[in-house]
Amino acid sequence: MNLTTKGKYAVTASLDLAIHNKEYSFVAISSIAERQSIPAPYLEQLFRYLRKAGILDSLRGPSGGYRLKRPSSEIKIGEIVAAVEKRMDATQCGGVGDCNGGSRCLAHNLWMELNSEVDHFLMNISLEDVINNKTSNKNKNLDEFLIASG
Amino acid sequence: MNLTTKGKYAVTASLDLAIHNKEYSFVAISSIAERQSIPAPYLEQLFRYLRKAGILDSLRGPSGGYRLKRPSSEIKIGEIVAAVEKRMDATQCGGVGDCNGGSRCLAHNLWMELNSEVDHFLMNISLEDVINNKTSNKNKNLDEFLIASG
DNA sequence: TTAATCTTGACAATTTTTGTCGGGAATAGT
DNA sequence: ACTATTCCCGACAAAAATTGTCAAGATTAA
Repeated sequence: MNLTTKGKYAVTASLDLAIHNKEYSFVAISSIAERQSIPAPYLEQLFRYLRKAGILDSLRGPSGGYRLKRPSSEIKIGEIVAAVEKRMDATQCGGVGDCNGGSRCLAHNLWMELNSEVDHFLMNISLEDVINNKTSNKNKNLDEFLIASG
Repeated sequence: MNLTTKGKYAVTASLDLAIHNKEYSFVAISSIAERQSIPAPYLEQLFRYLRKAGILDSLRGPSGGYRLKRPSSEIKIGEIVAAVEKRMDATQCGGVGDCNGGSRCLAHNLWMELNSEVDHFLMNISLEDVINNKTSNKNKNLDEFLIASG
């Protein structure tokens, strides 16, 4: 499992776009990079992935830039991370189950469950949620449940 | 956040030890390495960390080897991972909050929550649980809760 | 005494991450 | 049409982390 600055930069920059999304205008990479302390050429590279993944829209030329392709409530953090990180998968085998000489390693099910936990977390929270500082529904439910059950 | 083969090897090898723990005897690295398809000298290196962390016991000489220092029910997966991985922390700033030029980046709270999710998962499941293919209580409760609530 | 095994520190190969750079293509404004 | 701005693309490079390997030493059981 991997969550590097790549994924974090991508999410932070997307949040920046979400904040400036009300006017529905394009925002230049250079201004995002400056606000969020991200190396501009690197961010440029990351935005390519996000565009290919259907998360961002772009326009070239003066007053061009990037913007979200969908409402910020409909873009999940998990999409963004998946678009730039090679594998958030915790298993060695990619879930196939050949992690120990053709068969499953002793920890196979454990990592599959961890995958599931992280996936649910990231796929149930949108850019809008993060901006409004809301946890995902799943996690809110869990918190309430844990409180209720002592 | 990082979960590499280092952590996975450490957990798998510990599970192997847990399985052979009934006799409470020492198990040689070479036999663990062979069974679990782990390079022996590398595993040796990882076991140093686990010994320093108070998770394993060792004995040199013939019929020597390693064994768990505590019952497998009292060793959490999270301990093992923490002993060998540099940072399972998802934040850039180590939780301090200086991730964007002295103040918090837009995603700071998000990564703090993800940390919390993963930590809870890994610290609520023991070697014994994994061997018995049991999810942690927290997750079992969550599953039941989600099923009950539709 | 001997063979087995851990112990330690250093080193090396590989892979991944984190960028950088130069030139090209499109676009808006003039 | 010209120009400045900005995205677009591919390749390259530096740095860091991961994944090992090795040799020499210390301890222990038989």
